Amino acid sequence: MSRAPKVFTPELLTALSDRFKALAEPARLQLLAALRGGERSVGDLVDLTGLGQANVSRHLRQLTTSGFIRRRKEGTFAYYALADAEVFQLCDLMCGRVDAEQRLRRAALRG
Amino acid sequence: MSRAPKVFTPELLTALSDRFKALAEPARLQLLAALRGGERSVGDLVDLTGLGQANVSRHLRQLTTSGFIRRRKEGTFAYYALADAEVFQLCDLMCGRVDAEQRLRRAALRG
DNA sequence: GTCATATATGCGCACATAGTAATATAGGCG
DNA sequence: CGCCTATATTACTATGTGCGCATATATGAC
Repeated sequence: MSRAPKVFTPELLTALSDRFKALAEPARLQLLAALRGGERSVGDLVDLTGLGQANVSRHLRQLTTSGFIRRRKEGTFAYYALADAEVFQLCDLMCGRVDAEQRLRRAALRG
Repeated sequence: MSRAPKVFTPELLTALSDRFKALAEPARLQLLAALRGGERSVGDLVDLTGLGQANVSRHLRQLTTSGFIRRRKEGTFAYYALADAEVFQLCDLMCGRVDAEQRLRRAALRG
């Protein structure tokens, strides 16, 4: 049961590429990895990632509008958490590709 | 059996983001969709997608170095084909996310 | 109210990249 | 060899975006 449609309309293509674009930055992947440990405040994520506060806030906003994470406000704090665990299926598939290519490259060096 | 490592080194983060970046353009997704029908020459892909020839050539090169497609040279022609079908698992997951968000949006409009 | 803290946003800069047109490269054919 | 075709590459422009700095906003403590 594939979820991919038969035709790719321009709207779907841009929607898809926007989603992939959200995962196409090391800083945002770093934030998602940090959120694997559970809900975190912006300050927590600044400490965990070493990124600037403004940067973290902007990346979190983009990940939120892309639907990958959710925001919960409590006092002056904003707590972010993964919207679902599905994002790691995407990262797992990509990690598998990276691993495969690294194995190929090592094999080519040996051979 | 998750393929994701426990730690995300900076090198892995950039490798991952580069892969996602390769899928983060409508033109490249369009090319991948066109290759679902099987091996295609550059000229075929120009006709199928309506993109410029120089553009198609560059996007194909990027998809090749990212490992998503493979190149076969025959005379003056260059034939490109999907390196594997795994890329559509990625697109399926993303399409599922897009669908889910669209359903949520429609539900919000109704409610 | 003032002050401090937590987060978000506006601005400017640097850099990456998609697009096009023109040109280069390469192979096949006469 | 010249000529044509298919593809790749270069030069250039325009647009997008990541980053840091400063500032704005919001909430709580006093």
